[in-house]
Amino acid sequence: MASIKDVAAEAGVSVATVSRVLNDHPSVSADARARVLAAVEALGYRPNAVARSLRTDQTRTLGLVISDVLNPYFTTLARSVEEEARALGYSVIIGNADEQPDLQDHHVRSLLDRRIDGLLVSPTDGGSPLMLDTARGGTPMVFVDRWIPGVDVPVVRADGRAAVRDLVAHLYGLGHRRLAIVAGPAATTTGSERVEAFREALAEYGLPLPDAYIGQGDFQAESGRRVTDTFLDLAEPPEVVFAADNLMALGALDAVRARGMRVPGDIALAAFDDIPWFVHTDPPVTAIAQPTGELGRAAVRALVDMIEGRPPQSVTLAARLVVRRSCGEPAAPTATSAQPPVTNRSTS
Amino acid sequence: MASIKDVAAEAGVSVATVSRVLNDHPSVSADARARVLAAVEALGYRPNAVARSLRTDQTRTLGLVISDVLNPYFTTLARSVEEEARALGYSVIIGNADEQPDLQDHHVRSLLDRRIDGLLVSPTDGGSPLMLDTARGGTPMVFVDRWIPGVDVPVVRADGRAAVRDLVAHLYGLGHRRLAIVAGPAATTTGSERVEAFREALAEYGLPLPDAYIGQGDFQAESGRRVTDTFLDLAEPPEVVFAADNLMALGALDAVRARGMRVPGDIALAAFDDIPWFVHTDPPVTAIAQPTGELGRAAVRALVDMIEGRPPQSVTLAARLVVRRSCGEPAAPTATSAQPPVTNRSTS
DNA sequence: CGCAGGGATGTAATCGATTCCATGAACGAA
DNA sequence: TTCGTTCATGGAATCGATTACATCCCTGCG
Repeated sequence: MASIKDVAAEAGVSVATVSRVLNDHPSVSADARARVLAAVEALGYRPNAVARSLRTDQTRTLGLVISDVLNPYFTTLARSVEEEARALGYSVIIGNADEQPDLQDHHVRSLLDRRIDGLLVSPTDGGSPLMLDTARGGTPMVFVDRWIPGVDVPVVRADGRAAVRDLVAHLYGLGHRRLAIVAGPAATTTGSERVEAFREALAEYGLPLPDAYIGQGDFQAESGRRVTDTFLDLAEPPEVVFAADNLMALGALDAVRARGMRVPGDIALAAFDDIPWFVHTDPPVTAIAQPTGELGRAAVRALVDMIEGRPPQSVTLAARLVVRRSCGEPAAPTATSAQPPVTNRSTS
Repeated sequence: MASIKDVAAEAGVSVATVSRVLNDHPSVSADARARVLAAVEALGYRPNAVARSLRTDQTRTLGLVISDVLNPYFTTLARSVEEEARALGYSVIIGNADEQPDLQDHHVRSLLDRRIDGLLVSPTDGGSPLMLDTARGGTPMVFVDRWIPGVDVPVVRADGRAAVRDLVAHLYGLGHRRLAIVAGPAATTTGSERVEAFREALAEYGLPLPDAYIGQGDFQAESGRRVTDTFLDLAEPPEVVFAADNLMALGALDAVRARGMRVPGDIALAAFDDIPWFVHTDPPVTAIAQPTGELGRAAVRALVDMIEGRPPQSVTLAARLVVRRSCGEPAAPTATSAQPPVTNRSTS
C-alpha cells in the first residue's frame, strides 16, 4: 500500500508538502498542490489512519458500549449514534456487553487501548473499578440510557416517570388492581428506577406492590419467561405484568402462551421500550416509548462537545405511553375513570 | 497515559526489555521480568494499540459491513461474528450500510484506512469499483450471506433452495395456487436467488409466477408495505405473499392490517429469515430459518484463515422451513397432499 | 540598493511501540 | 588460560504520518 513517501516521490516534492496539501494548509503553491493531487490519484493513495493517530493523538473514533445488541432498543440507539457521529466526522466502534459486566470491561479496555477519543456507555452494572477509573481518568465519557450514580459524567437519558404514571392510570382505569413488575437488575439505574416509578404510581392509586409481585429479571428474554412463570404459579396471580424492557416482555408473552393462556383475557401485559414489532404481536403490546433517536444524537453531541473542549450537557427527555391492546380494550376517550381516588392523591 | 518509556524508567531497564516481557520473549531474566511487571502494575500501563499496529502492520481487528443493523437477522449475525472473533483474539468494527451502496463504500474505505486485518461483507449491491479493487487488492475478505458473482472471494452463506421448495409444497398442500413474492434488490444475490428458487419450485407444481406477482422491494419494511399494497390492488390479488426477508414481511403485515384484512384468512404470508418475534406476531409467521450463528462463526474462521495464511474455505449451509400459522392451518401429518402432480414432477 | 517580511518548501524530530544488531558477562570445553 | 557459545540487555532504526524550524526566494518600501 502506497505511503506518503511514495506520493512525495511521484510528485517530486517532500513529504511535508504532501502532508500540507492533504490537510489543506494554506501555504502550498497551486502547482505543487496539483502535482500532489495527481500523484495521490495515480497511486490510489489513502493516508494511514494508524500512523496519523499516533502522531496527532486522536483517532476521530468514538466507542459505544451497549448492553445487548439483540435488543432492538439498543440497536436503534446504535444506529442514531453512528449517524450523528458520522455527521460530525467521527466513526464509532460498538462493543456488545451482553449484560455481562466482564464483557463490558473487556470492551472498555479494548476501546481504551485503541485510544478512542471518547466513550459512550450504557452500563450493565453499578460500575466496575475500571469504569470508575476511566471516568475519573479524564477520558471523555458520556452515559446514555443507564448511568452510574455518584460519577461525574454527563448523562443522556429518558425519564419514564410520567409515562409509568400514565400507564398505571390506564391500567387502573381498565379495572386492574393486582399489578406485577418484571424488574431489571437492581444494579442498573433503569432497573431500579422503573420499579420505583411503578411503586410510586401504584401508591397514588392506593395500590400495594407486594414483594411477590416484583420479579427479578436481567433484561433478557429468558428471565421474563421465568419470572412470569413464578407469577402465574402464585395462589393469587397478578392481573397485569409490566416488563421493564421489551425482551423480558417477549419472554413473558412466551410464558403466558406456553400455558395456553391469552393476553389480555387471562392476563394483561405492558412493556417499557417500544419497538416496531409490538404493533404486530398478538395482541399488539402497550408500551412506553423512548425518544431513542434523539437520545443517541444528544449523547453524541455531548460527547463530542467534551472531546473538543466545550462544556457537555446532560439531557433528560420524556418517554411516553403508547396504548395498544395488551391490557384490555382501550379506555373510553373520557379519562375520568382513570383518576386516582382523591384521598390517596393528596398524600402523594 | 503512561508509555513504554515510563515503564522502562520505573523498572530501571530499557524499552526493549519492557517490550520483551510484554510479548513474552524467552530471553529475559526472571529478575527483570518481575521488575517490569511491577512497574506495569504500578503505573497502570496499557500498551498503545495504535503504536503497536503501526510497527507490526497488523491491528488484530476485523471489519464487518452489514446491510442493515435494524434487521434482526444481521444483528444476530453480527453477534456471532463478534463472539467467534473474540475467541480467536480479534476485535470487530461494524459498519452499517443501511442498504445504501454509498454508505457501504464509505464504511469499506474507513475500515481500510484503519488498516483492519480483514473484511467481512454482505454486499448491498453488485459491487462498486472500490469493492472490486479491494477484493483484487489482496485485502483478506470474505462474503457472508450475500456475495458478488465473478469475484474471487470465499463465500459463507445459506442455501435456501430446498427450504423454498418445502415452503411451496406446504402452500400448495394448503390449497394456495396464486403465490406472489416481494423480492429483494436484483443486484443482491439473495435478492435474485430467492426469486429464482421460488419460481423453480412453483414450476414443479405447474404454477406460474406472473410478473404482476413479483414485487420489487429493497429488504426494508416500507417496501414490503408498498409492494403488498399493489398486490392487493390487483384485479386478482394473490392468495399468498412470500417476503424475501423479515423486514418486508413486517411491512406486508402492516399493509394487510391497514386494510382491515386478516392473515391468513384473507391472505397468507411467509417470510425468508426467521426471527424470535415471528413466534409472537398475530398470527405467528411461517418462515425459512437460516443457521445464522453458524454462518457468522464460519465466516470469521474463513477470514482468519486467510489472514493467517491458511487456505480459506467457502461454506454453504442449509436453511430450513419453520411452519407456523400465517399460511393457514398446518398441513395434516401425512404429507401426501403436498406432493407435486406427477407430470410436472418428472419434468423438473 | 539594501533589507525586512512573508510565502513556499525541505529537513528532521516526534508519537509509542517492535526488533535487528552489538555488547558484555558467564560458562564450558579444549 | 583462552576461545567459542549462549543468554540478557541496551542502542538505535523503523513504521507513516504531522509539524517546528530553517532556508531560500521574491516583493515592496525606505
